Amino acid sequence: MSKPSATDQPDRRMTWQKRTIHDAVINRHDHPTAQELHKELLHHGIGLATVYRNLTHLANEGHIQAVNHRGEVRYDCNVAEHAHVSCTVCGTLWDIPLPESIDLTTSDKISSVDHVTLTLHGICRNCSA
Amino acid sequence: MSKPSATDQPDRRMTWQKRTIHDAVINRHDHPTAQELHKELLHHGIGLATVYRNLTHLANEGHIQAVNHRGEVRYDCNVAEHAHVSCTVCGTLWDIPLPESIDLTTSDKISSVDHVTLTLHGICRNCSA
DNA sequence: CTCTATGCAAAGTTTTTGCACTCAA
DNA sequence: TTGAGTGCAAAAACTTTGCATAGAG
Repeated sequence: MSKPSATDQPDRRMTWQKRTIHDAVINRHDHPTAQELHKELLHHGIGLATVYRNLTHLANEGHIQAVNHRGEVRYDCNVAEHAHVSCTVCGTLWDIPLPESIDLTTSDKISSVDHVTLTLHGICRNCSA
Repeated sequence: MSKPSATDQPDRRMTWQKRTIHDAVINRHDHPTAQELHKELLHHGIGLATVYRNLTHLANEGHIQAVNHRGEVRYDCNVAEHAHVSCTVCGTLWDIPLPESIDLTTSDKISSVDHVTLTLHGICRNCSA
């Protein structure tokens, strides 16, 4: 965890809720939504708003990554740059390495590419069987 | 269930609302949301539900493309496969050709890639000035 | 002791649905 | 004529916000 500095860092206090939510995301390798995480953590008595607030913080601080998939925000414990594979039938999402073959100089609209989001869509082996 | 017609086509009747909504998307080269289109067409007296229903139909029929951007569904008159460039500051979205350098055999999760979604994120020339 | 984080519930947003009426074919 | 399409409003699904209180530092 990053240490708040005296200068311009927000004062963030560690709570068991925060740690629990963080661990829940880190320990899952599917890509849960806020709602799904809240359901998973219900027996801990953590409120829905708390789940949302902490996921937002964790994503802002770079500890997890927010991924937009099929119109819902999913959280990914993998913060390295990577691509996704998605099954158009069951909707499952997997991480894959980002192909370095992508030409990042494709556009004159932006001066430099900060990051890319790439998803390959197809039918997974499970659904095509 | 849908009634089987002689042409195998769903029974779709042309209305001025449908044509107006279709034209509105085709004539715009930004990527409007359903809400934005509804606002634009307000003076025509077209209901919000009608806008949503027709955009869904148009997308299903392949006349337009639904694009998920920043958690909202945007509609794109460009139905050819292409990529996007997005400004992380102002949020503007542009179409760019899909680089054919992408390796589509990257994953063992799916047997074949149906289509890809690729967005390059950066700061546009306008915002960086 | 301070002040951020939390829980709860209310409010906000976006999209979908139910229903009676309209109008394209 | 007739049923798909429409408008409206209510509902649904998801997320944010306000506020009093708890508790980390």
